Amino acid sequence: MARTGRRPARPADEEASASPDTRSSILAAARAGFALSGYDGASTRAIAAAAGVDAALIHHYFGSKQRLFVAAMEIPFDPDAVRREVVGGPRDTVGERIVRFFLDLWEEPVRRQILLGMVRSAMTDPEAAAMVRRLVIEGTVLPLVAETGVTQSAMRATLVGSQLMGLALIRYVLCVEPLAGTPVETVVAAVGPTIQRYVTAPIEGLPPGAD
Amino acid sequence: MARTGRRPARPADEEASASPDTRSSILAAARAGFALSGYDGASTRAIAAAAGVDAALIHHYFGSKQRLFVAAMEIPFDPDAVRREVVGGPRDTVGERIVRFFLDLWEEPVRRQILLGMVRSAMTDPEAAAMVRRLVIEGTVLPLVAETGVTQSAMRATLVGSQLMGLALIRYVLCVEPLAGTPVETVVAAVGPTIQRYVTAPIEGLPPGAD
DNA sequence: CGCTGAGTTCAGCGAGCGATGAATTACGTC
DNA sequence: GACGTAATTCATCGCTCGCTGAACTCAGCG
Repeated sequence: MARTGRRPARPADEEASASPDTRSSILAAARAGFALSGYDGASTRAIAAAAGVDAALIHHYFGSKQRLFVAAMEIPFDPDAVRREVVGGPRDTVGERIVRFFLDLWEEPVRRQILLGMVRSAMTDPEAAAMVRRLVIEGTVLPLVAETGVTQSAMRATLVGSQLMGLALIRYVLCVEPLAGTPVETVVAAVGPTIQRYVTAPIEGLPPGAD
Repeated sequence: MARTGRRPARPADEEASASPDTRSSILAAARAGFALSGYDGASTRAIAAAAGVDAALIHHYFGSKQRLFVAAMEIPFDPDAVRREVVGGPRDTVGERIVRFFLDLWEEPVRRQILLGMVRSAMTDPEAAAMVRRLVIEGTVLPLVAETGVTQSAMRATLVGSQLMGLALIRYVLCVEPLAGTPVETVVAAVGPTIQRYVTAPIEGLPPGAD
């Protein structure tokens, strides 16, 4: 029977290939769990069960639930690549490019799980909230806005962040129709001008020189 | 000593006034708890402790944590009043009026707790998510947009909802500066035109007749 | 073969959770 | 002043949580 102890390896007639190793199936189950229920809501026992594995293995491989979380949330994109892709191109359509890049990020299934996990956890866990703030606002949107050379870049960056986060919330977290089912390019056309305005247009009500 | 049993009433030399009754202090503590940690994160024991009261009293007054939640989240505004206040006035500044009304809602401390509790819970609890969706989108923004008589009102309503929810997220949940510390009227001036565009301007990329 | 170390399971600890039921005390009413 | 009822506390139940330590089994190496 061998209900306990190390599991026999695959027949070894082929290279390491199809069957995923335990560690990565835990990671996949963790991503799914955190995406669905957030950090607190996802239990290590449920994650282990979804991975078809004993709960103690999570601590064997990752040490703690905390460290499993950061491993599962491994940085989902390269902020520098964003800048390279978005900053190039005509300045008067930078809004559309930002929205398109942001939505493409969320459309990829694994990355969507990661981002959902971050967002869902950020609502109640201050540490996850700081993670989102640093990655999205300070790490990506702010440098992007600053690079276009306008004044008041901090204020512009938070305005851009508010529209993008709201979009993700309605479309991917709450899944409100019809926005949730609309093709990316349609949303880009609708929201692009908003971002464009936040990035390049003068902001009323603020002293124009402030930054 | 009398550590158990009913507590003696106030000396009764004055009208019912200063000291709040048990039921409402539980409600206040519940609002604070749910606002800070969401439905799952706030425990009935912690709420009772914050109210200076035994945990069993919660079940005595409200029956269950569920029912305490709905009691604490009692509808925080009247959607009809919104329409009356926002629809009146020039059509080309309806965007500003919507943003102003939305922010004023959040600026009032008790209501902010209620809304925070809803939003924080909606991230992981589908029932709370439906609550937010019905109250904000279908109950308020959609009728408002429909009342202005434009086409594609459902799509417009979700776009408006995305910007408003994103604003609340950045400003009140994640508290990202400088947006979190900016006066209401400044934000109204910055975001108003966005809402205005979503409500009244033609939306590119969609067949103009669709609804 | 025999050893060692990594992979895996199991049983259980201590804490916290929502909820319950009995016991205790005070209020309101006749 | 006795009684019924509402308010309050306490002790506890059954459950789930993150985590630990011991035991067991296989792979790799000599």
